[in-house]
Amino acid sequence: MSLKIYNTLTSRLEEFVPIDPPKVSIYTCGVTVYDDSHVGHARSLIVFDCLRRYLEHLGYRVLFVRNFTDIDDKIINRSKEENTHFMNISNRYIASYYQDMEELNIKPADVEPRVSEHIPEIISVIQKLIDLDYAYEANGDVYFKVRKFNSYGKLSCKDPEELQAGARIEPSENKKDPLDFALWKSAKAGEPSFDSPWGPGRPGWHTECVAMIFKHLGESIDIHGGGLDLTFPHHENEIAQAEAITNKPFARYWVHNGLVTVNGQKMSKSLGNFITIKEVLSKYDPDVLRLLVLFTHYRSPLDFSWDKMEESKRAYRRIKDAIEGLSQLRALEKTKDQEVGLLQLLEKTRQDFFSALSEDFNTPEALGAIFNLVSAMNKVKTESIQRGNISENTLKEYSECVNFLEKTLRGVFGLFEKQGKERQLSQREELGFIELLISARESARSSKDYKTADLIRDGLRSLGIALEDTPLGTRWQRV
RNA sequence: GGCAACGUGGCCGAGCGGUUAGGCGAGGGACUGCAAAUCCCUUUUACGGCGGUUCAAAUCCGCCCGUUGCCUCCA
Repeated sequence: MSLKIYNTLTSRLEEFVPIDPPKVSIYTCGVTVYDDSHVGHARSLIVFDCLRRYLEHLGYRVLFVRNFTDIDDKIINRSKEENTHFMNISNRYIASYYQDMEELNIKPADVEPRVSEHIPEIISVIQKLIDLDYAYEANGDVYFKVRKFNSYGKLSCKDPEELQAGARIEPSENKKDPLDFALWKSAKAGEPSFDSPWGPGRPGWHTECVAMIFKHLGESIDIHGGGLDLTFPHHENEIAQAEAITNKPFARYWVHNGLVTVNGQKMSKSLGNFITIKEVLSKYDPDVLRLLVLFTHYRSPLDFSWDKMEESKRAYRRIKDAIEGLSQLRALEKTKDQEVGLLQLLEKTRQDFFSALSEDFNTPEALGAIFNLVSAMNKVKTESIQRGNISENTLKEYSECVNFLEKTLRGVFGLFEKQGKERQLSQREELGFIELLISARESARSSKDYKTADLIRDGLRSLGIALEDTPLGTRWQRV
């Protein structure tokens, strides 16, 4: 199946055709590691994780690179505050980031380069730009000549003339032109620095990605992604540097995810309205956040709220219930009746699901198809349980639906992957106690001692274990 | 100020020329000892405003109003 994807560079939907199929190279801008990551980062990570999984599902061989910015002003400030080496700060938050990634079930990138480990490559890019007269050195700084690159602004639809007019750039004495941006920043006294032909300093923000892409993926890549807020100036500046050197398109498809907002305003450190991934995961299953992200088209803004997490949690349970219904149905008496036609709907669901994804990775529409199937499955489930039996054919069809859900949602959306692990992690004793309490309650119920029964149910509920009495016995699950 | 998006039913959120999106919530019913979960029914002209194009517009065009993002570090 073909994929159409919105390309920021052309401002339109385009057929996805990689440079060298079946290989697909993807680079996304990672985080600056000076603090814990927040929900905005999580969205970007989840979106590109799913896009990558989808491309792999389509049969592409994806090479995925995501960087760490482990040296910059904010990291330096933080290290000053704590009076420690900047690497201690970046290492700490890289560890924190990996912990979040693991919990969120984000597939690791194939290469996860760090700026501090790519200084020679970065210097080489800068040197090339100087040699080509696209950059100049001034008092230990190096700047890129924006006006010399004549397609500057093509990604973000900006006109250099208008940029200058509205720019709020502080007067920077070393720049020949206020539009120019720093490729290398000379170190101030006491700042960590790296040696360079222009003296001690550190890379500007934009060169790292160019140097890393050149090194790990080549001069032209298929997809370059990141948050919408990176379009300008970051990605625009990457294009300027890379294409000034190679004279080739830097990336074929520029893919940007919409931002996460809180009460309509962008979630950001500076506004202080951010919610860390850790905070969310302390309250919710990581899958619930994943589902919330997928419930909004990746290019639209996503307004985060705890109410939405609750909604997402309920929706998530609905799918889970349909999947887990299989084991309940298996326990029923089998008959030889005719089938119910779930297979037809399954086929339609499969088609709708993938055709939604092929149209600009429309995950909300794809989920719509999933929920249509889920409803039909629950209907079959309810009727069968109430009737007390199920035909072998129906069971087989239901089982195929579960198969599809598990395989697709796991493979493409990365959902339901942690279930097994979670079970392993649970203590045996804990499970034993729960089962024991359930049988004690069963015994109370059969002697109509509902007071005791409810005491046990309410007690477990307050410990996060919900009980459900079904005609097939009592089920429990964590809430 | 410049540039770019966006405004859909109680809320969220797809659709982007004609045919049920979907989720959450609310009300009623079935099931239950009571619940929970699930199912059934209801939530009867949803598409910011005003014009225009068309046999037909939420969907295309124009203007207006409102919200947001970028122009400074930011996923």
